[in-house]
Amino acid sequence: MHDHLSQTFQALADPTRRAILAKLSMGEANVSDLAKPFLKEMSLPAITKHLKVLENAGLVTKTRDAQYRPCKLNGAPLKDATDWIEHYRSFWEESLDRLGEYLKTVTAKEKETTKKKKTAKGKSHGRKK
Amino acid sequence: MHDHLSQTFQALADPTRRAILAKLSMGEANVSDLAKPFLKEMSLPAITKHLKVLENAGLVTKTRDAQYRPCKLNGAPLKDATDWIEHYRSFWEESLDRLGEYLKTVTAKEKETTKKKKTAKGKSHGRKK
DNA sequence: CCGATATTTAACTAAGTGGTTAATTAACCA
DNA sequence: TGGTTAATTAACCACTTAGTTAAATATCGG
Repeated sequence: MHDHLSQTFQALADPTRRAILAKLSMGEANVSDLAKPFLKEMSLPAITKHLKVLENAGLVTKTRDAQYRPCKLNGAPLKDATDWIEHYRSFWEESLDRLGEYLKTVTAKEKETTKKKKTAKGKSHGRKK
Repeated sequence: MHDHLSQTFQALADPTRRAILAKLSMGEANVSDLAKPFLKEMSLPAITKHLKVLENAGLVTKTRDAQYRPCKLNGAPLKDATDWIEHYRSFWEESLDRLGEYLKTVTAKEKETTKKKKTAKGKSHGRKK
C-alpha cells in the first residue's frame, strides 16, 4: 500500500476516479466542474475525497485561483503502471513464451468449440464469483 | 467496484499479488510454491486469499492436480487495463514542468471549446484575478 | 461588512481489505 | 488404515475506504 505502484493502481481502481481523470484529460477543471457529472450519485465531499486519493497518487495537481481549485492531470505515475503491465504483454497476445505451448493448446481448443456452433454462448470462461 | 476494470486495477494494487503474477509469468506453480517466498511475512491462508482476488479478477486460473492446485497466469484482463492507461500516454511523454504551459497551448488547438468553458464559468460573476 | 460561491474538514457509519490462528477437507503413500 | 502434505474455510480483528450530513474556511462582489 505504501509503494508508489500500488498507490497508482489503487487510485485507478474506482470508476469515479477514472472518470475524473478522463475529464481532466480534456483540460484543467476546478472541483465543482469535476463534481457536476456525479452530484446525482454522490455529494461534493465525496468528490473532494476522490480528488485527494488522486492527488496522493500524484495523478492530479491542485492549484489555487481565488475560491477555485483548478486541477490538472499529471500522467507521470501512469508511466510506471503501464511499464509494469507491459511486461506481461505476451500473456494476452498469444505469443510463444515459456508457457506458450500450453496456453496455445488450451486456447485453440476453446476456439474450436466456439467455432463449432453459432449457438454457442461464447465469452464465459467458466469462472464463478 | 463491480466493474471489470476496477477489479483488475484493485487486484494489481498490492505488491504481494503483483509478485505472485511475476512468479506465474515464469510458469505454472501450485499454491505452496507461490506462497514460499512470502511465508516469512505472512501465512498460507493469506496467500490463498490473494489468489482468490487474482482469480476473481480473471488474472489467475486455478486447476486441480491431486492435492495440488496448479495456477496459471491469464493476461487477458491486463489488456483492458493497459488500453485504458494508453489513452493517457500523451500526459507522461514530454511532461517536463517548465514546458508545461507551452505544451498546453499546443494541445489546446484541438480542445479550444473546452478551454473556453472555464473562462465562461468565471465570467458569469465577473470574476477577476 | 454581508451574502453568496467554492471547497474542505469533522464526525460518523457501513462495508471491504488484509491479516491472523485453528479447524477442515482432500488426496497421496507406506 | 493412519499419517502426512496441500489447500481451503471459519471466525475473528484492526484498519481502510467510500460514502453521508453538518459545520467551517476562504474568497469574491456589491
